[in-house]
Amino acid sequence: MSALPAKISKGEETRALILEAAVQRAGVHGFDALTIGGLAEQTGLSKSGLFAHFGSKEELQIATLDEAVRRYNEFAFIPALAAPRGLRRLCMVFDNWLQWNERSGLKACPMIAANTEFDDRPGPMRDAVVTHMQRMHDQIMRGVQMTIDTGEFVRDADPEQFAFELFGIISSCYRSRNLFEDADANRRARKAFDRLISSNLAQPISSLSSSSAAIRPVAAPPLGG
Amino acid sequence: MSALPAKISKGEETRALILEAAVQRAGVHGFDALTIGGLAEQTGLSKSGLFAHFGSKEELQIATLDEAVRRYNEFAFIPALAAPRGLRRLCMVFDNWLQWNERSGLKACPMIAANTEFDDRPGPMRDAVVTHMQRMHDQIMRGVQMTIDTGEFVRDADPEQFAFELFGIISSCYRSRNLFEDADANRRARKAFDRLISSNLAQPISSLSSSSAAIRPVAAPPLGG
DNA sequence: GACAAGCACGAACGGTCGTACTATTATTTA
DNA sequence: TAAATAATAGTACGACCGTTCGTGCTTGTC
Repeated sequence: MSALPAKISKGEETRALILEAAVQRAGVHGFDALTIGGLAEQTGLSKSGLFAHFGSKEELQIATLDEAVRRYNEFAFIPALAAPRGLRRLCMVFDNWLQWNERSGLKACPMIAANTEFDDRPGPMRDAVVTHMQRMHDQIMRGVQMTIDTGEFVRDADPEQFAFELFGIISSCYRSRNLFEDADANRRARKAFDRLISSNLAQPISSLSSSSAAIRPVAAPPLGG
Repeated sequence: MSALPAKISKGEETRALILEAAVQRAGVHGFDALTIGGLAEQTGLSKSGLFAHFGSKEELQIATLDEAVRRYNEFAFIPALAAPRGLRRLCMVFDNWLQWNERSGLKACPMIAANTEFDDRPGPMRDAVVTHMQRMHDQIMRGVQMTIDTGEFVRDADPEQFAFELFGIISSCYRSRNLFEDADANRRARKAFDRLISSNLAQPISSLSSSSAAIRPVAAPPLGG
């Protein structure tokens, strides 16, 4: 935090404060709920003061999405790079992803929320969503390809199909948690993920078969507990 | 159409006309985009004239959701009841569901759109969404249970887990189609569904194994072509 | 101590939203 | 066909939206 010399100006500081509130709000109520007035009230700023930081509502939305993606990468993706390429890393990304929202107090993954909100509204915001989602999609596909290369997955495993199904699992997890208020949502998501993994394994390793709990904790980050 | 004596009053007629436009609009732009003014312009009515049919925006939204569900049942669920209980019927519901939106010109399943829109906004609309989604969830679960009873699925198949994953597949299908503009979305969804089916089969029937194309057309309705 | 720059504020604008009232027309009923 | 009723239009409202503008405050520099 204070390690760096105070290069951050007052403006950047409040901008970060605004984005903190914005990510929170977007994660819970969607990007349309990012009203200037509402956000101003939440942060204690005036409407015009807050507005000046972005210049338009659209810029605010895009900045918020960028920030959410940055946090996803920081919390879920980058830490997984510590795990060895292949199955371990793949599992770790999934786990971190699932836990990311819980820890950050978000009710839903902002990217996925933005996804359904803007999939049919042409404009800069939609473009940003597509770009980010595409990048995440590619990250997953590359992870699958690595797992094929390590020999853990069968050679004809389909990375795109894998990503397709993985995103579905995440979506369903949020639905169960937020709509059905199912406390077991994460467990179900893991079960589905394990099935997805298993069906692509080169050899049915008994040690991790149905529940990959056997390998996942190994790669999991120290979470204090 | 005109088979029944003209019991439908003028009011019910225009109400149906409004709901036709509303379902369309909600399917494409979401339920928040169901503005009174916009819908009035689209239908050629005045704001107040349209408004009088529902009494509040919330009532309009709920009526639109109800109508969408009615259509889903009419097009996807009820026709599948013609198929014999078990695997055939399960596959047919899935297929009809996938095709429903394409044919009706909807970009997305209104129920699933409503789902992400209202999962964190308490109120009558959220309650309606939960009720409908729960019912759909139960329908799927019952279908799975029947498939267990016929002996086609293994005895310890998990209906709730099945429904969980099925909804994920549908979600991912819409995402691929609308956000990534992937023409292969339906094919990927089918592939995922086949994998879901296969992993629950009591015996790995070779005749339908990887692609259930072998059995699905049998149960499919005559679609003209 | 004067000055410039960056930052936040309050007031106000035009626009759209949902909604409430009243009037007018169209439809059904007797 | 006349009366009764339902359906639609018209108008106006208060609230909130994103946005603009002019102004003051704070901060660092010469």
